[in-house]
Amino acid sequence: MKISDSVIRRLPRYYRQLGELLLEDIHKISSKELAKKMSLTASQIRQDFNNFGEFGQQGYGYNVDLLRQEIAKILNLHEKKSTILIGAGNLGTTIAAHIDFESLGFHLSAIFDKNEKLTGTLVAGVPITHTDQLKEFCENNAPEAAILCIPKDASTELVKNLTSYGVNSFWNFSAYDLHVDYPQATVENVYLGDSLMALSFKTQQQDSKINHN
Amino acid sequence: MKISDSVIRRLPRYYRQLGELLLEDIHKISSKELAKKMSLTASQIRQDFNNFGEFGQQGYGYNVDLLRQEIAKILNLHEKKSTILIGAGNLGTTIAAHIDFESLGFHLSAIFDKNEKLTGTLVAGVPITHTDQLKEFCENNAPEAAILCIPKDASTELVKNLTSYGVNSFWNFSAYDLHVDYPQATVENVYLGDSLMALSFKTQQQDSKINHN
DNA sequence: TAGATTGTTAATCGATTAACAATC
DNA sequence: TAGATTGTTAATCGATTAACAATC
Repeated sequence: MKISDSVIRRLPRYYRQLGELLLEDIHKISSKELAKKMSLTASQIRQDFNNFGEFGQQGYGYNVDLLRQEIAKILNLHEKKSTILIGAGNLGTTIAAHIDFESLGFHLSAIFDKNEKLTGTLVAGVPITHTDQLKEFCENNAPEAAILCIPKDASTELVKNLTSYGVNSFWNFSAYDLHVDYPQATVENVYLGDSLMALSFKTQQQDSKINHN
Repeated sequence: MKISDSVIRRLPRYYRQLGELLLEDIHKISSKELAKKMSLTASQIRQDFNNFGEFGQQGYGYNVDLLRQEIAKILNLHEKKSTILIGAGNLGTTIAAHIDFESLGFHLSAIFDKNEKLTGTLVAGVPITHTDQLKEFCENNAPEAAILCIPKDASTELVKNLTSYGVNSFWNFSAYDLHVDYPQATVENVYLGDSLMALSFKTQQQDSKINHN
C-alpha cells in the first residue's frame, strides 16, 4: 500500500510523543488524548495507524509501550543501517556528534573528508578517513546510507559515485534540491534555510493578523 | 487570506530555485519549465503565485529576477529581524556559523550561554553573552526572534520568559514539540531526528518495492 | 452489563489538476 | 496576426473528519 507523505511525516512524531509519555510513566492512551497532545484529531490518528495494522483495543485505547514498539518496527528503527558521513566541516562534525544514530535506525560507520590534515581525527568516536578511500571502503563495507555535508557543487558528482558503489539512501544537507536518477535511491533533503524563511513568512502573517485586530 | 502550509513550504523552494536560475543566467521561465525543474505541475505553480498577485505575463512567462524579488517580499526577507541564539553548544555554534541570516531575513544580534567560561568568545563574529543578561538585553534591544539550541528540559521555562520579554518568533532545535500558548507567537520546530526516521522508513519502503519486482 | 473506544465506512473538505478564456 | 502562456474557473483527487457498528 502507498503511504502518503503526510502520514510518513507524522510517524516520527508519534514515536517521539509516545517516548515522552513513557518518561512520564504513562502506559495507556486513547486516540482522543493523544490527539489533544499532538494537535491532531482522534480520527486522523486512528486512520494513520490503520494503514499498518490494529494496535489498539476497543474500549481501552492503546498500550503506549506496545504502540511505540510497533511504530519503531514500521519506521525500521531496529535495522541499524550502516552509514557514512561525507564532509567533516562545521556542519558535518556537529551532525556526527549531535544525532543519536543508534536510536534512529542507523550506525555511523565512517566519516570522510578531503582535507588530509583531518585524516585520523576522531569525531564522535569515529576516525576521519580521506575521501580517496571512499570507493574501497564502500566495496568492503557496503554502507547503505550517506550523509552529505559538503558544498552544493561537489554533491552531484559524489552522489553519482556513491550510487555506483551501492549507496542508495541520502540525507542531504548540501542546501540544494538533490535529485537522484537511480530509481532505487531515496533522498531526504534538509534545508535549514527553508525552515527559517518559513518562520519569516509565518511571523509576518502573525504580525499582520494582530495589527488588523 | 489564509495561506495553506503546503504553499508556505513551497515558497522557499521557489525562492531558491529562482536563485539557481539566475546563477545560470536564465532570466525568463514559464510555469511549465519551472514545474519540470521542481517536480511540480504548472497549474500548481500558477495557483501558488496567484495567492499573492499576478507576477507573470501572458504568452511570455515569468521574469526570473522580478519573480524572485516578489517572493522575497512575500517571505519578508528584506526586513532583517533581530535575532538571538540561545545555547552556544555544538549545535548552536554551528547554526550561528552556518546559516546566512542576512540573506534569509534575519540578523543575529546576540548569542547567549549559561557557561561563564564562554562569555565573550566570538562565534560567527558575535560575542557570547551570559544568560543572566538575557532580560536586560531584550529590554534594550527588543529582538524579535530566538533560536533555541538548548536541551529540551530548559526550553519550556526559557520560552515563557522570552515571550514575556516580547520575543515571539522561535526557531526551535530542542528536539521536542514546542507548543507556545501565547497567540502572537510563531514557532518553527526543526527535528533532525524526525527527518532521519523518515529516511529510514522511505528506504525500507523502497527496498521492499524493489524486492517485489 | 454499561461505558468506552477502537477499527472502518461514509461524508466533507481542501489541495491539486485540468481546462480555457484572456492577452501578451 | 498566430502562438504561447498566463490567470482563473471548474473538475478531480486525496486527505481529513464524522459517524457508527463492533467489541473490549
